[in-house]
Amino acid sequence: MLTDRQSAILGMVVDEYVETAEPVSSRALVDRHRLEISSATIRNEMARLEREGYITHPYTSAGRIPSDLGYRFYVEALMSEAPVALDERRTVEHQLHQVAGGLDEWLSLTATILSSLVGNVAVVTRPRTSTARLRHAQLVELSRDTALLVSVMDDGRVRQRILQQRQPVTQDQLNARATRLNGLLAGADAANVRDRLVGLEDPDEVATARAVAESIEELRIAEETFLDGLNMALRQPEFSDVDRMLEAVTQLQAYRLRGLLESTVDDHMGSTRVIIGQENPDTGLQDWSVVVSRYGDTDAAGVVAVIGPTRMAYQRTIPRVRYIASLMGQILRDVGQ
Amino acid sequence: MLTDRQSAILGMVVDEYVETAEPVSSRALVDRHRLEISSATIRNEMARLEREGYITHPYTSAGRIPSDLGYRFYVEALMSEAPVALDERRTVEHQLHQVAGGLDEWLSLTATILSSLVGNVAVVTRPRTSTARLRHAQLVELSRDTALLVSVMDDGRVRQRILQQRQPVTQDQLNARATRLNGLLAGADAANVRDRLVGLEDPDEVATARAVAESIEELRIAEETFLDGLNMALRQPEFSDVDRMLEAVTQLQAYRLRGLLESTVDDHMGSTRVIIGQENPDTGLQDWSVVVSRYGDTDAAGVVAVIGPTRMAYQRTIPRVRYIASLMGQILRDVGQ
DNA sequence: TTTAGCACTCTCATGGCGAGAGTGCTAACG
DNA sequence: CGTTAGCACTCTCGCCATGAGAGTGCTAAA
Repeated sequence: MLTDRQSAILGMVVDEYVETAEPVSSRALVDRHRLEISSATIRNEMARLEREGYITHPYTSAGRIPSDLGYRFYVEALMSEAPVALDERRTVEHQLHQVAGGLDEWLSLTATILSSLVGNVAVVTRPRTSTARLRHAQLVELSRDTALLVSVMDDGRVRQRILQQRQPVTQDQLNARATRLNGLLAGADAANVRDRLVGLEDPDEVATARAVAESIEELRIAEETFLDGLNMALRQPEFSDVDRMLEAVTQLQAYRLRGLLESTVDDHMGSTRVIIGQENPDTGLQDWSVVVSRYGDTDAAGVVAVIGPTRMAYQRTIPRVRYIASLMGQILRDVGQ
Repeated sequence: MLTDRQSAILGMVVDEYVETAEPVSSRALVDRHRLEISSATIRNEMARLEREGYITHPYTSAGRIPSDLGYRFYVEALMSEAPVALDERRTVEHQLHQVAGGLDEWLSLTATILSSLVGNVAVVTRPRTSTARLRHAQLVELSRDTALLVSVMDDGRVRQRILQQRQPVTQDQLNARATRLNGLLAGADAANVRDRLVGLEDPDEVATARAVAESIEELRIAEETFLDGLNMALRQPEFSDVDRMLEAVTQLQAYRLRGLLESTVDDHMGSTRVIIGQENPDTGLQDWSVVVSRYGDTDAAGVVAVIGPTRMAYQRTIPRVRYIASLMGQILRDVGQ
């Protein structure tokens, strides 16, 4: 258990290190905060904090830097969140509301805004229902023997697919087939769509129905992410060395928020989860922290996250991720279902 | 005009520099190629090549490196293309044919494959018709007073959009409206779609028609690109310095192949265009080369490109870009229209 | 025209060095 | 017993000098 003074010192170390990216010395703390106690006392406390695992130092006589545990304690118990200022909100909301394009543009813009808000990589996933159901399938003639299948889910996602036809078909025939299939498959989700396919005869019709089924399945799995701010994150001094930067680019390019949505499924809306360094099951992301929040509602939910080095301004990042998430939910509610 | 021997030397300098990324010395050329002439002679020739602007050296006594002009001459007159080996082809075609998903997955996979084939950033745009025409619009009820508009172009591209309704509508009413609009707008392109909107009365119907028009326009402008291989390109020794790497990431992240499709519109299919360094109108991309090729046919065309430092293995890159482009065209023809 | 020889230039890796920053420990102090 | 001054010790980092090495350009001779 930490004494009040130890907590206070830990807090100061984190704040200082987050700001300067330099190991924090006992002397620096006394000077910056005009402390009544001497640097020697600070050193004693620091030694204790280090024994408990909250801080380390990179070599014998450098200042201290927080460990993952130190950050965790900071986030849990010490930090006071930095509120999102009114003019910050206004700018963001202005930008977000005036987007003219479709859902994808909107999500991509959100990632850009969030990333510039916190100076790190931001990731946003498409909202999706826990089980997407087919709302409507449509067939469009492309040429004499090819058709385009468009499957629309009830959360508004769309999947297109080109189908080869054995028999030449007209648009009228395709319409009729689409009507039949809609009667059969409307409301189907990935779990039960296969069961509904029985009784079909015409091979082209079977193939089409199967393509619809696959579309539903693919959309269930697909977790499309929008990522921005790579260059922001790379400006951090932790990447002042080429190898680390290259490593970071490779890591983040490949990053797909695998399973993050699932892992947060029990979180209630509005809560924000912080995953610090080693806590991340994904090896290779263990020097990184992730701040993640769900957005949307039970019908359609997605995830918005910020990824950055463990030395992250949690104070600013956490409330901003939460704010963006709630804003997205709100806009989605206003506009959608 | 260059003598034969000067050309030969220039060729060797380019080959050597592309391979090693080190300035090429007169001595190295003699050794590596067991030349009959002495290094002093090479030096004389090199001095002449430099005076003509084909090569430079970074400081007084370093070896030579090709200038943009040198690369240009090399690409134009000296290079022999390195054919795409049979097993290379087989691997690529195997991977490309077995993709299960939709168009987007296929394009994204193509970018990945090409990038690993040439070890640089690869970019692929969606195929699009020169003037996209509306094939079909569809309206789906999302809730009592919101509808989803799905506009399908005749090149298979799709645009979705959520519409607020003033009056509550049923799916049946939406179907009827869609039928009316299709009669009115089918075949319309961005140029003439506005003219066809006259005579509509119901404000919701007008709004929908306008949304369709905007969708067409947006698709005309949108040049969605799929990019991969950033980490490949960054492994090149030219980015061994942090600032240059950061610069490169920023540059390439923002890169959108702006207007590249337009600028190649006169190229005949199968030709491959090379833009070297300063030749690129885009400032900030002037240390880069772009190898770009159209794919598809007159109905639906896109662009596939490789971006890398001017020190690029043109010999390998150019035939591989051309190969991928022709392969894409082929697959598109087989499957599509 | 080619080439050997050589002086000259510039880079780059190396090592030594000293300043500076910080710590940990000890001993004294209240 | 907690706190603090003092101090020795450690480690980093920037700086500079230095020398080897790589290459060129020039000159003069073949």
